[in-house]
Amino acid sequence: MDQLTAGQGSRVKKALNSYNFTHKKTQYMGLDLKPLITTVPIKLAELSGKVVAIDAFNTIYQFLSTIRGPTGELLMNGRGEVTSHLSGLFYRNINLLVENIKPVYVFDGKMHALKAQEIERRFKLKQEAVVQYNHALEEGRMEDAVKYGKRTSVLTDSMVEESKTLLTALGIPYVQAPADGEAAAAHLTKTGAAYASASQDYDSILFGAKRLVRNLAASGRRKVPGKSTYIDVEPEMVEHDNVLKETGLTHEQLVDVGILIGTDFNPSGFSGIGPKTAIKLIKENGRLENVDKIKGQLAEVPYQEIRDIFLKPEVPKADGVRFGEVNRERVLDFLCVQKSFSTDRVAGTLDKLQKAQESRSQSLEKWFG
DNA sequence: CTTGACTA
DNA sequence: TAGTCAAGG
Repeated sequence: MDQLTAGQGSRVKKALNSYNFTHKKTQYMGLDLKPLITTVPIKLAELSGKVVAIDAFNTIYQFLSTIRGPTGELLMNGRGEVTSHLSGLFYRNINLLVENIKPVYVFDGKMHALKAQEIERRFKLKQEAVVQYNHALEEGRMEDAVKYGKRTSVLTDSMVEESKTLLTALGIPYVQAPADGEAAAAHLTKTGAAYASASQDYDSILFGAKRLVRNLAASGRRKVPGKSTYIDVEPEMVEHDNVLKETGLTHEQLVDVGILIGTDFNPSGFSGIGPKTAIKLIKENGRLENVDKIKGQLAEVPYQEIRDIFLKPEVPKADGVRFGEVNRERVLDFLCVQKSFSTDRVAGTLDKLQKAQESRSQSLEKWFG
């Protein structure tokens, strides 16, 4: 698994090549478009000057599951307040700003009723993980503790508020989505307010995002937990136009393919149908209603409603986003005074950004000054 | 995840 | 300079 990352070989890769060896449809793990689409590795620098709409929940959740101590516990200050999300957001955003990338965070709004089942499933998985985590801790199996700890992450309201506070202090705008955050992020790319949407999930593509950036981060190599091997995890881009071109599908058909594979709104998908069969069936039959072999199952799925979720999503009304300056005092007060971050580290990191921004404005003055 | 100190 | 690894809070 995961040998399909770039670093050696061709710049453009087809995940499809390694699909047969790596992929099994065991349980729902998010919309699985990966085997059907081409991703292009990109450098962070290629996004310089661009606005990127970032799925906030997706990103914060990622931080909560990866930024942990040696026994799998979250990072916390002396008062027991979780700081993993703030650490991740702070350093990640500084790196983006150093690259002159303009992040806009998009926060999820109200959840669609059809998603409740999937959320419930994830909640149960977390409860199981908590049990396994405690078990592993008691028995001193630290590698297991770390593994299960990652799966216990819960994003709380206060984490959301704190994240917004930090973003504001950094001069980074955020958008409150009326419904699905992915839908709102996709919308921003359609209106031109954003160049791309950034998320680990492929949903943005079904929501019609022009571009999806995955693995939006600075680091290149990442250690495989437990083993002494490394994999390349570099940012990669999926272009909506390319997806349609290469699959030969319309956007509406792509949504149908997604529904066959399984989305958050029908997580079990259709039995016996994986990405490859799904695309074949839609190409041959045009649309869900015409696929004879799924007639029975289709009657049980609110497919028209799911289509509408993707094709006619509820999106934010005003899509103007305003970028601000870094408010050094506020960042230092919030992170260091309130959350007990090291003042030296935070100040040093802010200095690094300031240097980068100053040198950029100086190089501009050479041309225009 | 990201940094920063340390080693080869 | 690149690679490794512990620590961050």
